[in-house]
Amino acid sequence: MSADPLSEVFSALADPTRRDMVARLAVADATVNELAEPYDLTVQAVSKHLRVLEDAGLVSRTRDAQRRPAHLEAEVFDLMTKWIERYRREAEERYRRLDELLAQMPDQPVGPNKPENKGKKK
Amino acid sequence: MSADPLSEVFSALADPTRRDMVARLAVADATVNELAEPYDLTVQAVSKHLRVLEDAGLVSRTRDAQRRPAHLEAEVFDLMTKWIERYRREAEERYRRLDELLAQMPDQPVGPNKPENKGKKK
DNA sequence: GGTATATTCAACTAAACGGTTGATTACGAA
DNA sequence: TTCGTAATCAACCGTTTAGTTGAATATACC
Repeated sequence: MSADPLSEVFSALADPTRRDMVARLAVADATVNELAEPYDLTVQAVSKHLRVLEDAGLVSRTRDAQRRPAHLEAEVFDLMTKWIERYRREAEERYRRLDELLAQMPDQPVGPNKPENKGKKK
Repeated sequence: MSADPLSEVFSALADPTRRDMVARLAVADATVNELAEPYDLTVQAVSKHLRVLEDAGLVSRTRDAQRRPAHLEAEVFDLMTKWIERYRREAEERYRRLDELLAQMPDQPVGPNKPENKGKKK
């Protein structure tokens, strides 16, 4: 329990059922029973899934009599987006620079692989 | 094995070591041994991690003699970003609409919780 | 050929995960 | 107070996962 926030969010969303629950909560708040209805799962299982989403900060719960409606929290998504975008950008940056570099040396044979056969071997 | 693409990417990034590897690969391609160096892990373990990233489509491998340098693939990140942004936007949309709704009815007591004590209880 | 290096494969283990069933708690209504 | 409903807790189970060690494969160098 209690891993770093990013790990928790990513692994919470690694499960397709939980992603579906998030998708549905994006439309409207829902109780455990409501959430469980479409799945071939016990409410206990869904309750557990909800707990995982809650621990990851993706969902908050309120109380309405016996019911404990779940509500999607949008803020946590930013954590992920920031992380993802950062490294995606860096990787693309690097790719772009490589492209430029290759454009600057148009004589080098860039063919399939290992174009330099400086003697030896076979 | 072979879960849906989104699950694979999310669960690949749910591990802090793997996220760190991605972060480093965003800077420069690296071999298994290079990647393993800073961690308190065997190369075999790192090789496995790399395999997970590769299966998720986050990393591609080339060959350079005995070495098999890993290269970060930026495209797959978009899958995640799209998914995340979609539901984040919906959730925020909904939040905004709720705000507007509350603004339209300024007489309702919105206090802490359950402000309506219509008789009974206690 | 033989040796060194880089990587992977195979088998194993401990812990975490996703699910179950059964009991328990919390609350509202009669 | 008793009953019904919503949700959680607790114990258990099979599978996956992250790690290990040890053997195997691939490639370059001499």
